[in-house]
Amino acid sequence: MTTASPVRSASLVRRERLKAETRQAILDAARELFVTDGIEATTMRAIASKIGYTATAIYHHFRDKDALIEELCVADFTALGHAMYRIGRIEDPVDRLRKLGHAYAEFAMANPSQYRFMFMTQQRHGPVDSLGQPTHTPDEDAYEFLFATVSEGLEAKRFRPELSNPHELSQMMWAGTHGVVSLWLTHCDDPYIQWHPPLETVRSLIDVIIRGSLRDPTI
Amino acid sequence: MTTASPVRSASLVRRERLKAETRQAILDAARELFVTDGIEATTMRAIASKIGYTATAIYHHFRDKDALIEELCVADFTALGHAMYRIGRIEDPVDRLRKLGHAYAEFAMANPSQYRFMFMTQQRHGPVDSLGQPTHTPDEDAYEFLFATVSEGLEAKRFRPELSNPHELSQMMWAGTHGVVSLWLTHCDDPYIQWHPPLETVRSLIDVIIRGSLRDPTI
DNA sequence: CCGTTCACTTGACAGCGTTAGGTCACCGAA
DNA sequence: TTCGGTGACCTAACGCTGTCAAGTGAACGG
Repeated sequence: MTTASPVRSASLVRRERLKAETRQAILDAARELFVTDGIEATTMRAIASKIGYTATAIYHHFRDKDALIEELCVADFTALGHAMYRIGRIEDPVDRLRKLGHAYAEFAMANPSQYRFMFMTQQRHGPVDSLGQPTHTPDEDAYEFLFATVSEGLEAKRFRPELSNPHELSQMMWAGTHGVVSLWLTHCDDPYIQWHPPLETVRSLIDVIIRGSLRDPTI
Repeated sequence: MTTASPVRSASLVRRERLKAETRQAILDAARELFVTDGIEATTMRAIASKIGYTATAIYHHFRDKDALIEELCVADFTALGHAMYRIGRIEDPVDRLRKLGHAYAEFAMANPSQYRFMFMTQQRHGPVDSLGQPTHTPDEDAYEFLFATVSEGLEAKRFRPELSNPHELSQMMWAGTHGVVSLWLTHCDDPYIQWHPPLETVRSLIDVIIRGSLRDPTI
């Protein structure tokens, strides 16, 4: 058993830096291929060869393909969280709700491939922290954000009395926005349907949902 | 070149019947496995062995796995179409719209696996008819149904003046319902979120959307 | 009775994610 | 300077997938 040296030698630091660089190169290559070809169609061999490695090399940096995907997702969840956070400043909870929806939809349209994986595919193994404990993840933070805003509106008695359940109301808001973008993302190539621009539809739908939920819909 | 006999012999008829039975057995086995294990996780070998055949036998009845899936989907689209048709009787277009949403959501919750494939995954090759022509399919019929009902409401000036685009309005309605069920179908196992019963959420959301869209929301 | 048809099987292929074991450059210490 | 150890990476392979080419054998019509 070797004793861990408190001062890490310069060469060891360099080695770690190199390893981190390779790891990042894998992430970059994977992200690019996921976006262009889709996650399912992207193979470990393709990711590796894109940066001059063999597929097996990836397994020195990530447990498996899912872990690689998840790492990219966590980064995107964080980005979504930041977008939400920027909105947190708006005073009026109903106004904030509206902007929350717009930001969410814009994020989805700007990162379609990641959005697909984050919200349109089942998470096989719930995210866990370093100890293997199921943990509150950034995506829950985004939901928590929505939930808090809805609750604030409820406390201020802004919504109709029959809409008293904050979870139901949150899920209605989420579903509306998610419905528009997810429907468009999966069916935008269908020739049968004449698609209205999704971001416009989201705006209209959010306005309609809010108007239909408010106790005093004077807008 | 053999001339097609106008009268088909009894034995030939029997042969065709047997082939049709095998074909149906494949469809039944596939449907059951798709529902229990999911479409991706179901292998051709598993489907075949369930009915005592080899995987390659399936290829005498279906071009490939996608064709097999699509056949099942067409049946479900037809079922959805029938559910929609039953509603076509309701006089008031707004009331019909509401019931349309309920029926759609109930269909999704009753056939989650099929719903996933029909509306939550990209159709690689648009459906074609027997001549290989891209064709109006039952799913478009369902959308057409929604679109017609929305248009009827528009003509009767039931909706707010700024909501004048029938496609946008249709897609808002569809998105709301789809959003609730698809979100639930992909995330119902997530421990983070306290789910409100989806069919209840759909009812509330449809009420809210309709109220928020109507010119005269006296309900 | 004999040739044809055809539903089905055998055996294989390429490609997938993943693993066991080997190689070899680099490191710290003797 | 040499030596043992570490670890990043590779080679070869496994079992799995969807799919295909070729073969088998029962049932058929003439």
